Amino acid sequence: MYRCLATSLLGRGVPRPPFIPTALRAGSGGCSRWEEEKTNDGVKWKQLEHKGPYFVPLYEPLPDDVQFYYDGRPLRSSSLIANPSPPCPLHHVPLCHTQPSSFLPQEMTPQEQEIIKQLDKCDFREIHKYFVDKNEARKALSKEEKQKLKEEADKIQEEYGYCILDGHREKIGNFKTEPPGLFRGRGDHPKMGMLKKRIMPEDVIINCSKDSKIPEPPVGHKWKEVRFDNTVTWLASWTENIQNSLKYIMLNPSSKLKGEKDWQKFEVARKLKDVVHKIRAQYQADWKSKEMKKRQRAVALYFIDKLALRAGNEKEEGETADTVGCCSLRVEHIKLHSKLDGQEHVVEFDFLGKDSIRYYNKVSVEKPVFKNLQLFMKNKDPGDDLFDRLSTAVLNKHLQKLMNGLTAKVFRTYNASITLQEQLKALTNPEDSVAGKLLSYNRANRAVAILCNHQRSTPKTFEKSMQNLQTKIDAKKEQLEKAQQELEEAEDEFKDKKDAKAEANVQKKKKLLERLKEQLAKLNVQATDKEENKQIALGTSKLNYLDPRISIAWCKKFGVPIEKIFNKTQREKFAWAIDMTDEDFEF
DNA sequence: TTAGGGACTTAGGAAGTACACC
DNA sequence: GGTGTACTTCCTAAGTCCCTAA
Repeated sequence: MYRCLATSLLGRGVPRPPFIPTALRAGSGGCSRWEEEKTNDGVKWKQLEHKGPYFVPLYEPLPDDVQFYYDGRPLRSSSLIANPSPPCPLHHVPLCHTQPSSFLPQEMTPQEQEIIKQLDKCDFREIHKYFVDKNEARKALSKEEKQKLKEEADKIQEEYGYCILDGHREKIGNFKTEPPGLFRGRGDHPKMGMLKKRIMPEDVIINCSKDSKIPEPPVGHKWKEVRFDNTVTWLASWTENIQNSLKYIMLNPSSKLKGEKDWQKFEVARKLKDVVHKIRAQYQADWKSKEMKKRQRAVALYFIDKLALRAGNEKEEGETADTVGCCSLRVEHIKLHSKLDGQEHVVEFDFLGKDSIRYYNKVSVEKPVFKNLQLFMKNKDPGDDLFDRLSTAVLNKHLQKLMNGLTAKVFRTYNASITLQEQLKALTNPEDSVAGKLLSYNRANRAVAILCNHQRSTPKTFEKSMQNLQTKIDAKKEQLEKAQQELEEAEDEFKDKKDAKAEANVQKKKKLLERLKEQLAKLNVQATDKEENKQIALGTSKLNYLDPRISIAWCKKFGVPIEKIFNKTQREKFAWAIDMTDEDFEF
């Protein structure tokens, strides 16, 4: 039996993407047809071959004169020095497949645990200095030495960084195992400082094709398991010891497999465009439902839609930092103001979201939403769940009924992309220079980043570089004034002499003045862009939420080179969109 | 219905590199 | 060529969401 895979994925009438791997195609002509693959998401592959993960070296012997002190006394602790004695002879050979178990970091012995009890009595300064110096020495290497290191890294990339998937050579995203070290985590993480252990071949599961060359484990070691599962996309996996969760080696975003999934994601979001008005009408009606559960669902969905909040799954307490999303909001995370700053029914949000990034926002909401929130908060403690009758599973089950493939996450993708499209329409002036158009693009991008709360810390050098830019602007203004004066003088001279030489001089001065004006405008644009962008990260939305076809169509329509908005990596990731998009594309 | 596991996407910071300017 | 800055890549944590079993 044959069928069109893309059609089955997205329903009838949806165009097939241009990047379905040719190996999946069977038959010829017309709508490509290929053998039926029983899979939920269409990612089943036929042949997968790779080299296995590259094991990352990190621990190394410290010189004997680098000392650790406890309570003021030198202590040669094997665990803290992490130094197998005598120094591991294999330190200087490539470690990809040669790591001996003696290279494992040692942990404190029971005797050491008896001595070392308080962190504030530990003095790591010598060890710290040793690594700082080493880092400096690495930076100070000659050009040739650096080139040699790069060549070595390229060689490893070439050997381990690719796999063969369905006959295509594809780049792997993360082909290295994660090195051991101290776990930091983000925000106030309860597991901060725990030892993240070295990954050994015995921890690693290899996934490849039965008939492919199975990767060789390092000498003297064996893999935990070799399996042949063609319904998943990972090439290798292991379980990490901090959260006891799985880690994967997967393909690079430029691969066909990831590109196809990306395309599917945006097609689902585009489908939402057709039904979103209906969904909004329904959740507005549900604000007045007799069932508390429905009301909570309707208000939560309103927040997800209007404010682009994340779904907010439940998390295991004590395992991760205390962060929340929409469904896991607690009473303490919102304040209600009947009136605030001239607005009615204002909800003040203040909570830590993903990566412990603060979400702070004051939003005027519809009266029924406000009343419902009052109701949900009644007789509850600050630490109680705001939506106590709701979970992400309940919400997503409901959304699935409204539209096939719809989940809370889709609203973020949809609202981000539609915002970009609308903002580009509103802000772009066809008469602008490319620099001016790019400012409009960045502003549209910024509107999305603000909506999605994509923040970054202000760059350390921000104030200084802003000052430098201002100095440049001032200098340019001075030049401009001078040029203006010179032009006036040239014009006076021309009035007197009326000769060709004087006329040519006027033209020359005019040109100079124009050029300086342009340069000043460019600098001003740069300064505005910089200031507005200080604490906002544009990359995340560009990479994950904005349908690249919107940006590509905009570039084509307004004559802006695609390279100005997508760098090389982004162009590789969005190759599928660059191929298929013309200037008329509408999200 | 819920908990836990599994597979995948999304996220910001650090490190590395390129480039402009002097 | 040196230096400061911006851009790019790497890294891996932290989410989402689906599935299965009890």
